[in-house]
Order: sequence, then C-alpha cells, then structure tokens
Amino acid sequence: MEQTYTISDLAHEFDISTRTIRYYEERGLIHPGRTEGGQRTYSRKDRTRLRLILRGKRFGFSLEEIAEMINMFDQDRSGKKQLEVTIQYGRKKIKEVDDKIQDMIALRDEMESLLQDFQSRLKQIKGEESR
Amino acid sequence: MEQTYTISDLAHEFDISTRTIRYYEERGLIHPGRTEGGQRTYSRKDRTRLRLILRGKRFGFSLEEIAEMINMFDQDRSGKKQLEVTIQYGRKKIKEVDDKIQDMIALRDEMESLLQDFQSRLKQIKGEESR
DNA sequence: ATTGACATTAACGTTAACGTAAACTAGAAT
DNA sequence: ATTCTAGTTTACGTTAACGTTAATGTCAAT
Repeated sequence: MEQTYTISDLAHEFDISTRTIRYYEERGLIHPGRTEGGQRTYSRKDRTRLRLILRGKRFGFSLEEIAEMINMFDQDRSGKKQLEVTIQYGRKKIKEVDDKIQDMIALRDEMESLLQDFQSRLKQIKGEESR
Repeated sequence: MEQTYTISDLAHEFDISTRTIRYYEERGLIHPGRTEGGQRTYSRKDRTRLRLILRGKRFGFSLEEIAEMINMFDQDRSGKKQLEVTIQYGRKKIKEVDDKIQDMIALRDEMESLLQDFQSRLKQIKGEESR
C-alpha cells in the first residue's frame, strides 16, 4: 500500500500526453507529490482524480468548470453552513448534468428517426428490386 | 407557407450571435438563400438545421463532426449501396452518442454518491447539535 | 560511470470557434 | 428624404487546451 505512478504511467493508461497532465496541474486540477530529484509522483488518489477530470472533459465541461466542481467536493467542509452550501451547489451541478443527458437523448432520438427513414427507403428499393 | 427568418431572428431565438450563424455557413453547415439586396434569408428547414447543429454542439461534437453527420443525412442517396453505407455510418454515430450518454450517467452517479456522503455528514452534525 | 529512457521548466506555436471593429449597404419607419 | 436599425464583407483579435521544441536534469540498468 504505497502504490505510486510516474507521469508517463498515467499518460499511457489514459492515453493522453504528459503535457496534458502537467497542464491540468498548472490549472490547479491535480497536485502530485515530488521525488527527491524533483520528479512528479502520483498517488492512487491522484489517479482517481485524473479519471474524474477526463470524465468531465468527455462530455464537454471546461477545465474551469471541472476545477470548480472538484475543488468544491474537495475541501474539508466541516461547518454546517458550509456543508449546506456545498450540497446546494452539488445539486445544481447534478441538475446541469441531468439536463445535458436529456438533451443528448433527444438528439439520439432525432438521429434514430432519421435512420428509420433511410431504412424504410432501403426496404422500398429492395421491394422494387424483386418485382 | 413561405415562412422565412432574418439572421437576427434566428440569433435571438437561439440566443447566439449573428457572427456564429455566419460562421456556420462559412464552414458549410447551413445554406440560406438571399434577398434581392443580398441579405440572408432562412427557411424553416434552415431553422431546423440550425437547431440540430446547436444540439450537436451542446454535447461536445465539433463543427467538423456535425458537418459530417448533417451532410451525410442530407444527400439524396437514392442508390441502394449508398443507402446501406449511410445507414452503417448512422448506426456508428448513434452508438457514439449512446456511449457518451453512458459516460455521463456514470459521472452523474459519481457526483450523486459524493453528495450522499456530504448529506450524511450533515445529518451527523445535526445529530450532535441536538444533544 | 556511462548510457538511454524518461523527467523538468520555459516559452513560443497552433487550432477551433467565435468576438470585434471598420467601412459600407439595405430596408423599415417617420 | 432622411434617419435608424439591421444587414454585408474583410480582416484582425481572443481564448482554451493543449503541441512542440530546446536546453537540461534524473533514474535505472548495465
């Protein structure tokens, strides 16, 4: 239990460049440790965090938004009022995600119905063919 | 039945700039008509198409990808082979969308479970409070 | 101790997707 | 007829999210 990763370990695993990982650090999204010699060293938590970042990216959040969300869930919010605010914000963000999901489902359906059109056209052609 | 729109009609309706709409045209995503004097005039079909473009954008497809998809569903594919290819491609794109949806649902769940943590913490604090 | 593969920072370059400004024209309203 | 609002093209500017290069340091293996 002391599992760490180098920057290229993670770069390979997630199929991104080392530059990208360093850039995320530059933007305050991740905070790896350092070795004696000054090289970055990533813990399991860092790796998990990177996965989260990439997941956020994949559906169109900006790095700034992702930073906001992550840092939010990150702080040691011990006060009651703080916790309540955090939860409020979290609910809002989740709703945003829900909305995006709905939007995508709508697009999916639209695409599907276009495809149906094409398929019935194809069927018709095939029908004519065998006359 | 001759409903048309000006560029700012659509800009207002979809809450985007006229520059954006012109840019989509520049990139070959939409092809409005012109008035005598040279001003762009948008039909209902153009409007529908714009809606599709924006929907595509909203979940992270690039304009190039959107152009590819739209033009695909656009051509008058009368040949059987052509139709089959189009349908294949369409299936592929729909699967991509499905994957994105799955991905987003995973993120949503992740966020939800984080929120649960916070909420149980809050409950605990409230419990202590009333002791 | 010397490779060789991988690491570091610094800084400039690149692309997509527009924003913005200038200089001008068209159309609607008074 | 004039004024005002909205349209046009051209062209340069901007930002996010990295890519790329240079110049140099580190670590593991021989």
